[in-house]
Amino acid sequence: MEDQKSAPRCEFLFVHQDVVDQVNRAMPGEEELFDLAELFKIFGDSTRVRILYVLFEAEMCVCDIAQLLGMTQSAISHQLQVLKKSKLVKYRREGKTVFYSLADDHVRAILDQGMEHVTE
Amino acid sequence: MEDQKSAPRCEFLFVHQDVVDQVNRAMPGEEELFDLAELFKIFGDSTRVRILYVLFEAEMCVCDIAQLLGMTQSAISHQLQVLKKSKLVKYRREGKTVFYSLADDHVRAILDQGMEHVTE
DNA sequence: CTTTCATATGAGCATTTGTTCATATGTATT
DNA sequence: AATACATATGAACAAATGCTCATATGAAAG
Repeated sequence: MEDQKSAPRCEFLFVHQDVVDQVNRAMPGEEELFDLAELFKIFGDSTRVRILYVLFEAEMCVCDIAQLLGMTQSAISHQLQVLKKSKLVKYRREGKTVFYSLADDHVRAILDQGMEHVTE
Repeated sequence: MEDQKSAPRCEFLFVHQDVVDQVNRAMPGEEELFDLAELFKIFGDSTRVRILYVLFEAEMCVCDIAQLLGMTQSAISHQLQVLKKSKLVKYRREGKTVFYSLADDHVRAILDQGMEHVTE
C-alpha cells in the first residue's frame, strides 16, 4: 500500500512516527477494505435497498417485487442477481416461480445502523 | 411509488392483500430510502473507507492522509469534500493546513457492522 | 412436442463516478 | 508586494453502473 503515486510531503506526519505505526497497526488489510467497500456498494442503490426492505416482510417472487416497487421484471431480476452474488439474499424454486428471501440477519442490522444515521 | 413502469402481474401477490399492506406499512418513505442509499454509496469506495479508517486513529491533515494512503493530494481532497458534504467528517483550519476528523461515532458503528459481515 | 408463464441474461446506452492535470484560493513568511 | 506551501476545485477522461429491450432458459400444462 506504499508507492502507487508520488504523494506529497508536508511537515506534520513523519515527525510523529508513532501515529504512522498506530494507523498501520489498526488499518485492516487491503483485501478486507476492498471487500468492505464492495459490500457497501451493494447497499448504495435505492432499488436494491427497497428490494431488501420488501424482503424484510416476506419471502417473495420476482414478479411480486417488481409489482410492489413499480419496476420492470428485468430490472428487479438483474438486481436480485447482484444481491445473490453478494450473499445478501437466497432463493428457493417452486415450479415456475422463484422465491427470494434475506440470506441472514446481518442485512437488517447493517440497514438499521445506516438508517439511524439518516433519520437523526 | 406506484405506476412508474408497467409492472408484470403474476398470480401470487394480490391474492394476499395483507402482505401488500404489511410491506407498505413497514417500508420507509421514498426520501428516507434514497438518503439511506446515498449514505451507503459514500461507504462504497475503498479510498473513502481507507480515509475513514485513518481518521479513526487520529485527526490528520490532507497531505498526511495522502502520504499514508500513497495517493495524490488532489484525489484525497476530492474525496474529503465528498465525506464533508455527507457530514461524515469535520475539519479545523490551523494556518495553512486543514485537519480532518470524524464527525461522529455513527461512522465507526456503520463500518464495524459492515466489517462483521465481511470477515465472517 | 408445443405453448405458456416466470425468470434470467446479454448487448446497448445514458448516467454516474473516481482519478488526473492544471490552476485557483487561502494563509503565512520574507 | 512577492513567494512558498497546503488545500480546493474545475474540466476531462476512462471505468463502472443501472436500466431497457430483446431473447434465452426452465418448468408446468395442454
